[in-house]
Amino acid sequence: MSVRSLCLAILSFGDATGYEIRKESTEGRFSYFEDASFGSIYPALARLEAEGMVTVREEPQAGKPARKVYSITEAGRTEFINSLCEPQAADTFKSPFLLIALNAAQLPPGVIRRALERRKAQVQEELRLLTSCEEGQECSHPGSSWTRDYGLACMNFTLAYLEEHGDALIKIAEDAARPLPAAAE
Amino acid sequence: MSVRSLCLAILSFGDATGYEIRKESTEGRFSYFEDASFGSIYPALARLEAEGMVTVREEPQAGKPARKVYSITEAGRTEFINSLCEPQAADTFKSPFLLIALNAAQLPPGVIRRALERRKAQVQEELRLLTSCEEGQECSHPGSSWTRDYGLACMNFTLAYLEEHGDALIKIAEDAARPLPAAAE
DNA sequence: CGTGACATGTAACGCGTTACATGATTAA
DNA sequence: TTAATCATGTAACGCGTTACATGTCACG
Repeated sequence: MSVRSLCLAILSFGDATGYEIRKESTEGRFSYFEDASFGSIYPALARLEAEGMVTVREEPQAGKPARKVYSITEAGRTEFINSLCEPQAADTFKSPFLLIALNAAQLPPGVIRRALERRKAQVQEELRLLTSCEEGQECSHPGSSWTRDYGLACMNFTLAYLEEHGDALIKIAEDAARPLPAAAE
Repeated sequence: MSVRSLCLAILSFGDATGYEIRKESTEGRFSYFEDASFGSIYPALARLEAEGMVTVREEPQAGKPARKVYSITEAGRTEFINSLCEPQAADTFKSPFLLIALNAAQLPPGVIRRALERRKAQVQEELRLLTSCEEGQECSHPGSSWTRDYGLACMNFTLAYLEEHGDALIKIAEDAARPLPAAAE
């Protein structure tokens, strides 16, 4: 999915500025789909406006540059919905953590421990994010709840698995670190 | 993770040709880390050779171009292990499927059904891949088993969740498709 | 007889990231 | 006072993809 579609997706849930879109795409609910940086969002927004997919309204602020609040138009909404109807790319999961796990026997136990802790912290953070959006805002939206529950279930499962089987992974590294266990008479 | 590291990672598990590396990175065990195409793999391999991280041995074949089998060197192995020791990027999950789920109420039920079936098929395929590697080859490697079991557990959970809650998602789309249910007296 | 797997490689192109440019306000 | 948050935007650069170029063999 391109940054263009990401902008349309986020704006279909409500008006936003470029700055806010970036936040949602890196930290918020939309981090599941794509994370984009300013350098791609601002040009994409400008292009979408030129094409009539969004409109802008400028809100001047003292000191800061004016907030440019974007709204999706009917044309934009139509394009977005249509794009969802045609076949999507497959889901992907990229895990530097699993690469470390795969090579556990070749790595110092400390590295494994840190990687495990880091991964757990990441999952907990995502969990926190998911539950925090439960209370606030416009989360009464039906698709939102389903998606949130799905994410919650997967994250909880992952966390439990890591908690239960993490030690086994550390043990792999520890066993390999002592290269001559048979020599221990 | 760059294509460079991917090549090193795969070669650290055994010799391979560029063609095989590409297969492993798109279909095989290493699809968790990065998927690369020929256009990036061949140049990366050439560079790695120039830097002494890998060596090549050419195996001429009748008709086909000679297989160029790459082996990792000590220097390459060291670089790879060192790269794993320093902080890695966070794991990412990108899901076009969840974007469809999020917008279930705005989409035709048929689209939701297809997306669900597609996602389930994908998970089943990954499951099949994971179990097939269980039997064959050099999977007695300890990190491999842990990683495989982790993948298996997550995929099984995901599949079960989709099977159990998929209907609820379809219902969201169906309910929204009939826009005036209150009018049904 | 055509499609797909095997097998390597280059060149053009696109997309997105990083770094830069600017600047006020607020919390530690 | 120093870092972080808010706020927009551009330009250079890197990395990877897509398409091209070439050719054999096996299977249906």
